[in-house]
Formats: sequence, structure tokens, C-alpha cells
Amino acid sequence: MSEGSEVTLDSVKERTGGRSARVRQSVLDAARAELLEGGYGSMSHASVARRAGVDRATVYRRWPSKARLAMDSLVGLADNSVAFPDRGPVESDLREMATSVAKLLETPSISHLFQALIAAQAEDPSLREVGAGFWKERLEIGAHIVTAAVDRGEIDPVEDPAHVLEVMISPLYFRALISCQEIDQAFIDDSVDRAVAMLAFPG
Amino acid sequence: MSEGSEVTLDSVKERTGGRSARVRQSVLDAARAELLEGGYGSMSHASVARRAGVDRATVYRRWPSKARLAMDSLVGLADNSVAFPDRGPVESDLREMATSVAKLLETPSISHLFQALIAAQAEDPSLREVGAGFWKERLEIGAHIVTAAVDRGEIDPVEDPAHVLEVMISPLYFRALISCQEIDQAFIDDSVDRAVAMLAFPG
DNA sequence: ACAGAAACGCGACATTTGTGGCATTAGTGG
DNA sequence: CCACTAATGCCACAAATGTCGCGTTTCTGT
Repeated sequence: MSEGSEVTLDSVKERTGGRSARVRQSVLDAARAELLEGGYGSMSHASVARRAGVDRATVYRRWPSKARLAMDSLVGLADNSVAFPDRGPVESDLREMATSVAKLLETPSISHLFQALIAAQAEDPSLREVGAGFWKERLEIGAHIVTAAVDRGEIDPVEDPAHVLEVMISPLYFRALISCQEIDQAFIDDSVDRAVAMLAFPG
Repeated sequence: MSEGSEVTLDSVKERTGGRSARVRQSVLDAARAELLEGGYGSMSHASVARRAGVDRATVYRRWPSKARLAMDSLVGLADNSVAFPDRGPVESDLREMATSVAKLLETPSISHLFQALIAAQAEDPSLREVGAGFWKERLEIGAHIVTAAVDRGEIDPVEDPAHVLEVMISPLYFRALISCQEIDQAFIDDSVDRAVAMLAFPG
């Protein structure tokens, strides 16, 4: 009766602390650095392992595919480069955010990160839901600009705040990552104006 | 005086017809087929060469990088799967186009093509202008829907017709290729409505 | 039809990428 | 502190990727 045999069945056998955690972190950091520098194409298990100071086989064992490695290194990356102001009038808050996004997208290294995210999703369809969660969360945070304005009583309640943000930034990402067109100030302003219009006429 | 020595200086030495043209075409076709089936990640010089029935070295000599090969195979690809109607009311024309784009984007093989285009631009920055031309032309064609409506006298002249189309389809591409969110009918309708609003209130 | 040259096929080779076995190290639970 | 074992490092090896030289084919201009 005092047998503990079945207890070992659900005992945790996977190691999460100590060296394993250290290795995992350095590999993830190294992968992110590789993506920042050369983009998805130039990143490899070998280059990441070298930079992280671990063996090549270790990286292969933990992340069998390059796509998963890239995704793991990017998800959870708290990017504080984007401004999420919620004090001024909504319009200026939105304008400030759109501007910071545009500026971020024209930074080659940052652009590499987003392209890596896309490439990873393209190579491994099972990663699409991970990426979906990443963007969902990101838009929710951005939607705070709108909800804050509602709370201040500045504007009427909005049905889907995240959708407003999505519409505002979509053209920016489209031009930066897909159609490779220049993003000038007029384009940013237009995006902001359209978002503001959505708040004024929620039809 | 009758010397033709300097004529040979600017004589065309590159061969464009016969076998060379045949090889080029079969390789490009093979590359496109590879991209359709497995996407950018699974395409390789070897797989393309095998499918095209040419030697591996031949592909390497003509297209030193995978990115250029992919881009070459995609540019000039006249896609007749997208509807460009210009008869009905603008709103229905736009709705029809947005719907066909959305349907196209949820087709995995087609999605592979766009992702390959993005990946190629990401790997080789010099290809960004090529891709830019591809999209510029594509949007110009789509803008025909708007200009036709103007010509019919249905709506007032629009400053930048292509921009209207760009704003309409950006969220579709954003969800399909970047944020990996589902594109439902309401989302399509909203995109169309916003485009129509841009025509009504060109502010 | 003919000569010159560009493009191709073929094969050898170096490098990179990916996998498995095995001894050693170092967390984990007792 | 000790036994157990997951995780790592190291090595060997197979497969894929990329490059080069050379003989042959075939395009192009005369």
C-alpha cells in the first residue's frame, strides 16, 4: 500500500532548471541575434549553436526545424519600441503609434524579424496558430489606445477596438513587408485618418 | 575602312534563342510548380533541375541564388484568378474583387506563391524593387475598377485609385500572410465598405 | 555550310546540413 | 550526500548543397 510505483508515472522527468534553462535561453538569444543581423535565410542551426556556445546537436535535438527555432525565439519578445500612448486625444495617440510602427518597419534588422516570423509560418503550418496568438495579443495591446479614449469619455464605445488598429496598421505592414513600397508621411496620415473615421462613424 | 573589328565589340554574345530559351522556360516552369506544391522552403536548385530535366549546375549558373530563381519564376505571372469586373456599380465590383482575393489567399498553393515572393525579397534586398514593380502593376490593374466607374460618371474623379484598392486589400493580405487570422465574410464586407467610403468622402 | 563561342551535361570535390550512438556532465529527488 | 537519469558534448557518418573544370552540344554570324 505504501508503494510509490504509480507515483513515478506522473512524476516530472523533464528538466527545466539549471543548465537546461541556461542553454535554452542562450540558444534563443543567439537565434534572435542571428535573425536580427542576417534574417531568416542566413540563420542556421550551426550559426546559432556557435553563437550560443553550445553543440550543434543540442540545438537540433531541442528544435528539430529551423522554423520552430525562429518562432520560439521571437514569440514572447516584448517589443517596447512601439509607442502605446493613451493620454492625448485619440487621434494623436494613434498618429504616434502609426509613426513608431512605420519607423520600426523601415529598420532593416526589425524588418528581418517580421519576415522571419512570416517565413516560419510559411514553412511550418502548425506554427500559424502560434503566430496568430502573437498578433492577437499585439493588437489587443494596441487597442488599449482606443479603449482608453472610451474610458475617458472622449469617444463613444467601439465594438471592436482591435479591428480599428488592425485596419490602421495593415497598409503599413503591407507596404513594408509585401509590396515593398515607400511609406511616406502622407500615407501614415491617411491611415490614421481612416482609423479616426472608423471611431467617428462606427457603421 | 571595311574593317568590322570594332563591330564585334558590341556584338551580342549572349544567346537568347534555341536551347537556351527552352532550358530557361522549363526551369522557370519547374520552379513555379515547386513553389506551388511545397512553398519556398521545399524548393531547391536540385529539385527544380530534376523536374525541369536539366543539370543541377545549369540552374546554379543561371540563378546563383534561390531567391532570384523564385522571383524570376513568379514575376510576369499573369494571374487570371482574380476578378477585375468593371460593369456593375463600383461597390459590387469591389466586393467581387475582394471576395476573389480572399478566396485566392485561402488556397494553400497560391498562398505559397505569395509567401515565396516575400521570402525572396527578404533574402535578397535587391529583389525588393522587382517585387515593388510587380505589386505596383497589380494595383494599377485593380484600380481600373475605380477609374471605370469614374468614366461611367458613377462617381467623382478619384485622386489615387490604386490607393483605394491598396487600402481595401491590405487587411486581407495582412491576415492571410502575416497575422494568420481567419478572413470571414464580415471582414471582407468591412474592407469593401471602407473602400467605398473613400470614394464617397475623398477627404 | 562553316568556324567560333556560348551554354550545357557530366563528374569530381569541398562545404553545409542533418542524424545517431556513446561517454560524460550535472540537475533532481530522496 | 548519494543514486538516478535527463541533457549535453563529442564523434562519426549520410545526405544535401554549392563550386569548378572539361569535353560536348548547339546557337549565331558570316
